[in-house]
Amino acid sequence: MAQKSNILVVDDEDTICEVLKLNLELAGYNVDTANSAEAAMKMQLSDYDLFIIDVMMGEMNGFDFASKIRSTEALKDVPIIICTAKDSEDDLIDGFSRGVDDYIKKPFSIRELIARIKSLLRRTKFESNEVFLTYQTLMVDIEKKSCSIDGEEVLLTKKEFEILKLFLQNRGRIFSREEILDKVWENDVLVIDRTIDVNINRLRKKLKQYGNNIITKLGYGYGFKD
Amino acid sequence: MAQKSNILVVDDEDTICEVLKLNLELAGYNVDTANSAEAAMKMQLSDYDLFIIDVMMGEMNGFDFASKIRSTEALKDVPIIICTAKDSEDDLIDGFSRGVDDYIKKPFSIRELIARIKSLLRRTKFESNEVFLTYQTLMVDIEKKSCSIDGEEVLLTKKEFEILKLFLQNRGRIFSREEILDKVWENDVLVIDRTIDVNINRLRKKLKQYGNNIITKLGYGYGFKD
DNA sequence: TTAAAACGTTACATGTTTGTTATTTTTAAT
DNA sequence: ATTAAAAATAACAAACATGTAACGTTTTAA
Repeated sequence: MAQKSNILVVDDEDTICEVLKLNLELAGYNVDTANSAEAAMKMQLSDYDLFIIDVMMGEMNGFDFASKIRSTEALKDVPIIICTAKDSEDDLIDGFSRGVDDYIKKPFSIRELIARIKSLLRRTKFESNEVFLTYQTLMVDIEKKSCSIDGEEVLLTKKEFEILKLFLQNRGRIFSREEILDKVWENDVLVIDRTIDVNINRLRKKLKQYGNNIITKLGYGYGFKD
Repeated sequence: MAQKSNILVVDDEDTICEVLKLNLELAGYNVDTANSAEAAMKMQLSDYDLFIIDVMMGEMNGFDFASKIRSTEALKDVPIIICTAKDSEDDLIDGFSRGVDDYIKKPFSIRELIARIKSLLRRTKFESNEVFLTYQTLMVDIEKKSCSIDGEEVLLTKKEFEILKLFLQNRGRIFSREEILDKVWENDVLVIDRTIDVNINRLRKKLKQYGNNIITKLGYGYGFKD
């Protein structure tokens, strides 16, 4: 049963709240609003799948509120988008270092906001807490960082392991090279596309009989055959 | 979650059922229970968002019941948590290979169980119906970037796939060549109108029986017949 | 400090996709 | 039915994406 995602908008301007509520509901989300961090704190925050928070508000600013969310065990993985009129780089870095997932400047386009929301909600989907990923006799132990085929260990490098993990956690799904970079490489590392191809091929060789379960979708990227 | 998720607990021990029902309802879920797989089969299974199933029960064991759920089209994406006293690795592998999503050993902590439930519900919740576009036996899987007819894969090139996606997402609507260019081709690429005709025709051929669902509106463009 | 492993990059071969042109067929209006 | 415009199709050429081997650089471990 596919349910709508719930979003909480925290902004002291009623207009912004209303505009966001209207538009995001049109985009298929359930939206609640709060006029201050203090008001939001009184709500059942675990009801929400994503927070959109204004930086400048009354007593508690948006970053402080974001920190509060991040330090709550049950909420620590819920994506947060900070929106602000400020655009100094300091703010941005500060926001990210406190665990904010995205950052959008006022005035912003609703389209862009929705795109970012989609992306963040999708990203949380990738995180799975399964310790063992298996496909036939191929086994991956996330905790041990080890992989085996027919019970025999297959030594994978970190990159190879992370790619395989990503693929097995989302079997069948095709990842673009950009997506693979996002998930497997460190955020800011800049490597060229060929790098992924080469790593994919190294992985394929090591996976022996399962090598060609890694499929190439021309023009799109790579994935693991269901 | 604004809307409560429905959970079905299937366990032959009444005590376990009651404890789980009590605790999970406290955690904000609607919980029903059944004392056997057979009893559960008589219930309206599509009402549930998640199943918690004991391995050892009367005639039909938990894994068999899980398999039944997985092989039902309407239920195949509903998360299943198997709980058991057994902990041999064989059981575990067996469970995963049959599509069980998570596995928890008795005695288990309610906190841990709730954490796993949350994670599983979050994961499936965003698998929005947009991922699959269908028309009769024609299926398009946006994530897999794949298309099938009568269950058999039809290999489409990127352009063909994107055109089909556009059409199925807007069934009945006629797109001018310019619109198709805007949506399917990169922003600034300059190609002539005939190019679209050619790609439309390549797509038509590959879509076999559905080929002439792609209609030509003379003087306007193309679309997908409702 | 050295050696090995991991990782990134380059260059080229190969196969696929895509665009264009030219020609035939279909359509709609007279 | 005739005709002109629009679209379908086939064939070819150009562009593009990918696989792979070889080499260079960085990191890790001894």
